[in-house]
Formats: sequence, structure tokens, C-alpha cells
Amino acid sequence: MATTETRRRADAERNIAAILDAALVLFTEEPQSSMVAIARAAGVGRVTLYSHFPSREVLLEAVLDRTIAEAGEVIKKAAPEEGPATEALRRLLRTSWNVLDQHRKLFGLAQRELGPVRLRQRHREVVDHVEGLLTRGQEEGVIRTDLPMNWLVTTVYSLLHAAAEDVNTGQLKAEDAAGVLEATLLPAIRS
Amino acid sequence: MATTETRRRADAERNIAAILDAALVLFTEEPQSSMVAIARAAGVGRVTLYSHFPSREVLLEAVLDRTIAEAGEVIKKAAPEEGPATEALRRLLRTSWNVLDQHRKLFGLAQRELGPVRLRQRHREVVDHVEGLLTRGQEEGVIRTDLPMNWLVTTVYSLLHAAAEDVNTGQLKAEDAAGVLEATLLPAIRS
DNA sequence: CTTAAGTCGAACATAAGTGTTCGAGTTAAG
DNA sequence: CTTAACTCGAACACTTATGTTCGACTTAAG
Repeated sequence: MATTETRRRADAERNIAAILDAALVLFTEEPQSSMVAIARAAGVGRVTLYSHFPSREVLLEAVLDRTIAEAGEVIKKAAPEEGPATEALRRLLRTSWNVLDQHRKLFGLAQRELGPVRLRQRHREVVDHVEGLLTRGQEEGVIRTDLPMNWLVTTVYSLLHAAAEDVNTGQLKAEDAAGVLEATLLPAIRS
Repeated sequence: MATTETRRRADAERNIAAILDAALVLFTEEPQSSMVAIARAAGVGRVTLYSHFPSREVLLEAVLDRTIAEAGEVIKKAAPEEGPATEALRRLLRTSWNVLDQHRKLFGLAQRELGPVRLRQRHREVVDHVEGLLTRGQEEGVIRTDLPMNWLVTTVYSLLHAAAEDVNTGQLKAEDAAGVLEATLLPAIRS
């Protein structure tokens, strides 16, 4: 999976990783970050940045791709298909609130900057896990059915985001986030 | 209150209103809207726009000021200090989710564009109403006390925002918003 | 009807971002 | 050690946004 095309030199590989890391941070905490800022944060020259990612669009897509993949991994590890739905949701929240929030922010940015559609397919793969879990919960009778499924998913993401936001403004300790989130979200969506 | 300084001509007054209206819409639905776009949307020349609001900053502050004032009015009308806290919160949600969301978006924008502090004072006036209401609810024993007050306020705003967002992407009908919001929020924050 | 207030397009200056090219210098890999 | 891959600063072209100035035109107010 790593060596697809022409083999890259090790330092190039390293720089690409550094760029993606920096871009993820900057894009999520300051969406309008410039290419200059990203290059600087990655400890890399502007030209180098452009040589790997010929445009801001491409870079954003790459970051998004990577985050979606990562989110996929993390979600898979939480095994949302196993055990009682409520338990599975708890596991998911506990391990994934961070990644899911990054995913959400990047997707918002991409939608604004790259136009509406584009990566909806990839995005779906992530959201569907949450939606699938909630649907399963409904079938088990533990998740409420009096509201649109759509809204339930929104509620999950929304509170997820709120918790993540409170964490990085220092209003909430990171280790408390999952607990607080759980305590608020579960009563909101269970039947 | 209207005739404070030198008296303005009627057409000027009209244009100022049109500009503020347009700016509110554009700022909330596309934060990075340019002055050109705002002028065009207000049906006004660029020069006229600048003659009333010498800079983007000033315009943003004016819009924010106006929205805060408006939010204040709407909140006051919902009489959050009267009756049982739960009832008062219901009234508040029903009449104010719209304005409160505008307020939230604008404040976020202002914080990003005008630096961190600035209008925190004015902002407080609005948030305090919600916080006061929740505190009263806690005293009455109907609002949970096991989570930070800070977080409860965040939860209210967060779901408010989610509902407003779903409304203007067409995923939720405006007339259903208050009901859905209520049905989700109340279980999340009551004891 | 007179006039002061207001409008507006055109043109300008400035700044910041994007993306490209060039050429010289480094560095990994065989 | 040789070479191809890679890095990087400097300079350039281009675009978009912000504000300003000028002068002619329009309109509300007395």
C-alpha cells in the first residue's frame, strides 16, 4: 500500500507525513490557515509543500482521506456491531469522540471549500457506522423512535463536537469528556 | 434613540437597514462573505457601504450589536424568570431558537475575526439569561446538578445550533424545530 | 426650488494568498 | 562516490479582498 508508484526517498516520506500532521492540526483549529502557515508548521519550505501537494484542494483532500481512514480504524476497533447497542455506543464514544470530531470539522471545511458533494461517499462510510448502531439500538428497543434518525445522528455529532470544543478551550478536562458526553447524550436519545 | 447625532436622511436610514439585514444573512450563512458580496446583496454600491461602515470590523460589530439587542428583546418576551423553570425553558426554546442561533454564529465569527475578547461583555448578557434559567431550574430540582453548569449551557446552545442547521439545510422543517429540540434537550439536562 | 445629504461607478493603492519557475545546495540510496 | 531525488529561498504572475478618492448624478428636506 505504501509503495504504489515510483519509490519515494525517505526524507520525502517524512516530510509528507509532517505536512499532513501539521495540516490536520491547522485545518481543524483554524480552517482558513494558509499554505504558508502549514508549510511553516510542518517545518518545510513552501516549494516542498507544493511539490507534494500541488494545490490547497489536493492537500485538503489528502488530509480528509487520511482522517476518514483513521476514523474507520478507530471505529472498527470499538466494534459497534457487537454486544448490546447501548454498550457499543458507550465504547464508541469513549474511544472515538476525538477522531469523530476531527472528521466532522474537516468534512465541514471540505464542504465549504470544495463545493457540496465530492467526498460524500467516503464520508458516508463513517456516518453510517453511527447510524447503523443507532438503528440497531432502535430494534433492541433502547433507542427512541419518535424522532427522525437523521436528527439522532445530528445530536450525536453535535454533542461530540461540543465536548471536543470545550476540551480544547480548556473548559473541560480531556479525561472527563467521554463521561460527560455519555451522561448527556444517552438520556437524550434513549427511549 | 433614533436621532442621536446629526439627523440622517431617510434613504440613508433605509440603506443602513438593508445593509445590516444583508450582512446578517451573509455572515451567518457564509462567514467569509466579502464586502462586495454584502453590498450587492443589500442592493447598494460599495462606496455607500463603506460610507456607513468604514470597515468590515465596524460592520461586523454593528451586526453583532443589533443581533444581541434583538436577542435580548426576544428573550425578555419569553419571560425566562416567570413560572416553573421547565416551562420557561420551553417558552424560550420555542420563541428564541432562531435568534439564539444567529447570535451564536455571529459571536463565533466575531471571536475569530476581531480577536478573542472585545464583545464578551455584551455576549454575557445573552448567555446569562440561559444560565440563570438553568440555575433556577436546579434550585427547583428539575435540572440535573451532576454536570458543570458550563456544560449544560453548551449543551443547550449546541443542540439549538444543530436544529437551526438542520432547518436551513432542509433536513428539518422549521415548524418542527422547536418540538424536536425540546424533545431532545429536556431529557438531556433534567434531573 | 434650492441645497445639503446621499449615492455610485471608476480608478487607485495596498495587502495577502495561490501557484510556478529557476537554480543552487543537500541528502538518501545504490 | 556518484547520481538522482529532494529541498528551499527568491522572484514572478495572478487573483481577490480591503479601503480610499474623485467627480458626477440623484434625492430628500426645508
